[in-house]
Amino acid sequence: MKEKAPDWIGKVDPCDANCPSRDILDLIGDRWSLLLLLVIAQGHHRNGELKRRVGGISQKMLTQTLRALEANGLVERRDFGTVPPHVEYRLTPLGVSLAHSLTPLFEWIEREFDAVVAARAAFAGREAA
Amino acid sequence: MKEKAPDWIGKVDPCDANCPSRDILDLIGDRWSLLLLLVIAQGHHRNGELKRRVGGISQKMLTQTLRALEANGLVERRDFGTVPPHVEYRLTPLGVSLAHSLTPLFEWIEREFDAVVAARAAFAGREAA
DNA sequence: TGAAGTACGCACCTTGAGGTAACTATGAAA
DNA sequence: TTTCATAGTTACCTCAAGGTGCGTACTTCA
Repeated sequence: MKEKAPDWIGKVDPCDANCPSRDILDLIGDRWSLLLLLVIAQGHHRNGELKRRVGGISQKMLTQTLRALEANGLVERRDFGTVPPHVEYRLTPLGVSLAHSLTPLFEWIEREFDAVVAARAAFAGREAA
Repeated sequence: MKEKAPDWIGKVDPCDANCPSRDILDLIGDRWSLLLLLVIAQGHHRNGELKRRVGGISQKMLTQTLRALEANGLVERRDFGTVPPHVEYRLTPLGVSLAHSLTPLFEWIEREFDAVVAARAAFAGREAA
């Protein structure tokens, strides 16, 4: 008995440790990647801008994560070659489609945020008892 | 607001380093959490079963991740108290709703998998040149 | 004459995530 | 009688993720 037929099982199996989709999952399943995707989709494009928007990210992780997103074809980097430097990051069509697929997740967080916090408190209470 | 108001920005702001939604994002943005959610939704419920399904996970991470999911109200743990031990993990309604919100993401991975791999190869080629 | 902004690269170092192995108790099977 | 499966817990140890700080080349503002 299965509560709900999982529609998302197919040829690509992230459960297989050797399937390359694991790499994708690792990329997605990264706090900074998620946040950067979010912020870039919101229309912020420059290094400093992104750093200011994403609270707590270091310059190192910013560059590193942007490179990873670029390497996976999700973000396009445009260097204007001027001095002082001017570089812009934009979502590729692939990145846009991913951002759309993430929308339900962010919506879920907004919608169920309180429920999770409540569940967390309840659990903590149970443990303490 | 901003230029291209994305639908998923509201009171809950994961960009704020102090917003508790960061914790949720950290929980979700975890390879094992994602995979476990996936596998449990597929109808696998017991410790050993999960461990066998999710390639590469250690017993430690399995337990640890299941506890985290439980602590956040996404998974319910039922201990039958028998010996030898029999424990079952099931998605709570909250967990089911999250799994649904993740469906587009997994679908995206399946759909765009080849595109990402291609982009990755192209990028590697560009760098090597 | 500085100081600050811009987009990094690089070296150093710490911390913690996560792997491994050993141990728990018990019943069933070989 | 020994081994296995069950579902863990705990201690130990390593490796790499990621933070900090400095350097760079140039321009504009104070």
